[in-house]
Amino acid sequence: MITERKKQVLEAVIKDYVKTAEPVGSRTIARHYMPEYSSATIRNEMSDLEEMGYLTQPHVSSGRVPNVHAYRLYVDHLINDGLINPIKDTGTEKALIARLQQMEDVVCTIAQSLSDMCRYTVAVMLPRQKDLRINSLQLMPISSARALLVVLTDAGIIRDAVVQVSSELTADDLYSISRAMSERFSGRTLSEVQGLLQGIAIHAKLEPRVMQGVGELAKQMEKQASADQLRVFGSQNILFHTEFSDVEKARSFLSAVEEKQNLLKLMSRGVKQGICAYIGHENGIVELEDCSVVVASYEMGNGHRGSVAVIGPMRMPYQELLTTLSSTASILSGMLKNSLGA
Amino acid sequence: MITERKKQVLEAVIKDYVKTAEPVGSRTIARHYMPEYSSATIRNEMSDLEEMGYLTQPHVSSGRVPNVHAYRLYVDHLINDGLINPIKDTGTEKALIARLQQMEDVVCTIAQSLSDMCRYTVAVMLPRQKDLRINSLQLMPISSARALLVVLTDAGIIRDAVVQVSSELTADDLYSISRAMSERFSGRTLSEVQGLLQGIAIHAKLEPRVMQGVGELAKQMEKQASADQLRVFGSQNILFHTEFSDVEKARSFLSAVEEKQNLLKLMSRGVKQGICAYIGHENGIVELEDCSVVVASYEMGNGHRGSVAVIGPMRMPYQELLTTLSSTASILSGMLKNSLGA
DNA sequence: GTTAGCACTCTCGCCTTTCGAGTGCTAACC
DNA sequence: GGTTAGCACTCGAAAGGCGAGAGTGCTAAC
Repeated sequence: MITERKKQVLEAVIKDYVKTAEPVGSRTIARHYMPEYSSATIRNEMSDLEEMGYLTQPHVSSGRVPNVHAYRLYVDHLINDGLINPIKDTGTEKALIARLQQMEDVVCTIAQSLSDMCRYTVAVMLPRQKDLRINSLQLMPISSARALLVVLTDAGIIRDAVVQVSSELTADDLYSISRAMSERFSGRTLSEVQGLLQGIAIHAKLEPRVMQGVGELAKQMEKQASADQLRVFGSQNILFHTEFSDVEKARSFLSAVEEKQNLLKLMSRGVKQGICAYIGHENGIVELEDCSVVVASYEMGNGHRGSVAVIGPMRMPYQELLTTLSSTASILSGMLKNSLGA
Repeated sequence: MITERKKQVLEAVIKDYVKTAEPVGSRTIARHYMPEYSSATIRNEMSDLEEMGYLTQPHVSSGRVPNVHAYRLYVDHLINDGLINPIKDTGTEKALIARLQQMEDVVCTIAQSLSDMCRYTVAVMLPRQKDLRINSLQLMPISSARALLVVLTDAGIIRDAVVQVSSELTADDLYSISRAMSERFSGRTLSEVQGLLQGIAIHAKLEPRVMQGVGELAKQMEKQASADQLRVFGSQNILFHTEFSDVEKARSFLSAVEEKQNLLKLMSRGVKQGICAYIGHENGIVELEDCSVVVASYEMGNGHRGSVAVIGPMRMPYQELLTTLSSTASILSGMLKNSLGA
């Protein structure tokens, strides 16, 4: 069994190691964290903790370093014992909202400032695009034979693409086509569009090339659904942390983060829970086996969900991080609910 | 005076140093580049070149390393003596054009692939937004009291923003407002919009809040003009080069590149010439004094110009780089002229 | 003008030594 | 029985010493 005092020692080791990135000795703990005991006592406890698999010694006569299991225990303790109290929104919302009107802008801006703030890499997953419902469509003329097709979806996401149209169509024609299409597609999800197009073919009055354009855009959006769904910010921040002072490691981290598929998979898993942490190899990404990923999910007004993740070395200040991240997620949810959508 | 043979030696030193990143000795030159002479001869030449300020010795008994002046001479020689022949467009254009319809997409995609290809950091400067001319405007309803304002400019750049509108306006109202506005603003530059809005105030029939929205958007675009005008790709590539194996240096590079103002200034200077190189301290950015920036300019159909830059250590293969970059710029110009704008 | 030869310099890698932080163990203490 | 002081021991990091090798400058000969 792990006694209360062992837990204290373990927590002290974690805190000190997070701060210094150096193996922690028994004397340091006794002096700075638990002056009521002598170093010898701590030494015995640490020896036990090592045997129990929570601490490791880089070499026989050095201090100890916390383990995946140690972090796991610590983080579980933080999450389960209610030690994470998201700070109430402090009014940042109002300052930002004036200038950010599209959902992606909001999310990306928040992510960027989060990464600046905590000096880690931040990834955000946007809601899955093919589940989005179309609100309306509009065509606007660009040149004689081309038009811009703008699709407005419920989650406040706007997408556009240039489509070829017959050169005989006037702006007014395009407008009435837009109205007709809006009516027909409104409320449908993007994945339904393809099917609808088939059924619609008979209504050939609706410019076929435009139809094709809509189909293209829908396809493209679906395709993007995986690629574009993840945005990464502050990946350079990794260079601030000593575990990456070897350029080779930094490079491997960066390439792992750039290859978004893996991260995406991980973050989709986390989207249902409120907040969770994948420590070390738990994240399942080989290149990131020495890193941790902390994921929190946010919600938009109409049931769509996304998630925000902080990625950094295993040695992270989990307490602050969990607090900050869960605050961020709840602020984000708030902003998206209030300002966009229905 | 610098003799022809001295130039040959200098060029050999540069080429070898670019390849190996190690100081180059006289024997290497004699063996690999100029077997018609002995190492002693080369030694004498190198000694002269050092005295003339083209080479430096890291320490007394090591090979020599080329200087800012050496690179300068070399690059001038490449540029002036017509050694840069942009490769004719090889058909990449067609493959890309189908999927890239907006000017920014085109430029950014090219920049990204350029940075992947040459493993350096690439920056692109987009045309100055406030000089862009408005082509047309369109409002589309989002919710009861909000509309999306889309502005189409000549250079194929599309911008949008959400604006507040009176809740009484129907979609048809918005459409006719759009037409009226398009008529009025078409052909004007963004910086003229502010002034026009004043004069227009009397025509109060045009929803005042929309007008305000237009003004806001114009303002915002001007504001973005500097921030958003520069895009950076592949900044992580810097980690591939030995001169940045010290993390501290890599970090300083990355922060210098992220702070876009300086780069923007530098690239604006280069926009008038076809292609030019700023070697070492010539680029005027303190953090990049050990780096070179090679800038080429591209052109869009209607007189707007932007530029592309490759940023890397001073030790770069200038010949290939200049060729690649100038090809890229000309391909880019071609694509933009053919596919967009007038 | 070019080259061969030689003495000289300086870095780099390798080894050894020293220093110190930290441990484990034992014996004494409360 | 838990806690503590003391001591011998281990091992890595930093410092110093040494030899090898690459490269130079200079001189004298071709």
